[in-house]
Amino acid sequence: MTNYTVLLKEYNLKVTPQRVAIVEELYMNGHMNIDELYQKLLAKFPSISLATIYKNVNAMIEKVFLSEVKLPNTKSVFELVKNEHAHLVCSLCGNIEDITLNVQSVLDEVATISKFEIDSTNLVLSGLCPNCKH
Amino acid sequence: MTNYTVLLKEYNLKVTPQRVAIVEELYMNGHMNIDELYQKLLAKFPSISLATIYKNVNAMIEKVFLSEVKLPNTKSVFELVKNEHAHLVCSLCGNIEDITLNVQSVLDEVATISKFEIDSTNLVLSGLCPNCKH
DNA sequence: TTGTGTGCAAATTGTTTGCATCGAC
DNA sequence: GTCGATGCAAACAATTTGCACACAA
Repeated sequence: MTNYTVLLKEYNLKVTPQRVAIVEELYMNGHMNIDELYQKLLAKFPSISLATIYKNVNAMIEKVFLSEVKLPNTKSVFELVKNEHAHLVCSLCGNIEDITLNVQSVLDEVATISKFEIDSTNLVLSGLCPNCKH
Repeated sequence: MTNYTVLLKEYNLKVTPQRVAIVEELYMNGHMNIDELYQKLLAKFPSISLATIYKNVNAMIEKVFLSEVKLPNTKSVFELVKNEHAHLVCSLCGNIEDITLNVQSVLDEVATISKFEIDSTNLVLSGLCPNCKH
């Protein structure tokens, strides 16, 4: 039984080859949009349907196993849920990197200025990645 | 000549009543999604087309006069471009508040950990607004 | 007068749904 | 054997385009 199989079971999702492949791809690539996922899975399952991708992605989001990352100027990507982190996006090549940041000072600042009770932080930083700086 | 007219001219956008109304609505309401804008403009221009809303919003984004704010779990909203700020979103009532935060410490942290050169920050904080806390 | 904006309809793109069949458990 | 997943086609939703006419400059 592979790791991916175990993961799916833990989240109460039935284990199908298509689902295993989705998890595998996301695990390998970190972030993928719907089309990228579809293209990758097509290679393994020539008759897979886009609808299957959508249904599974939505099911996994429902179980809080995947999350959607909405990015400026481009399509959303999906990733396996892990500890909270920010995203660095290269505005040139589109490369996305996860980064764990301490945002406590910012949250403290919010608390002093506003009466909102924050429970989730969504931070996307755009710029140039090391490669594209040149 | 109204303020909105001057604003449009400054951004090299021809002044039409529809455009003035879009700017006026966004100025009044702060953030609106496409449907809200459409509904509001329909009241003033009974034969306005959704296509006109889209074309104008896109033209204004092109001129960096409007910006799109992508939110978790809901449709994007649009706002007039102003100084950089974060968004507080109430996950219950959907209310959106602008807040100017000092994120320099976070950017410094990024600089020490990563080689990305950040030029734009996109921060959406979700939680309960003062009203919905009760 | 010239060129751009508007409104309509159609086209395109993105996502969801219904249903018969298949496969996980 | 049962129930949920898959794949297909159709439906639905969101956005864009083409074009004739109207209007801003």
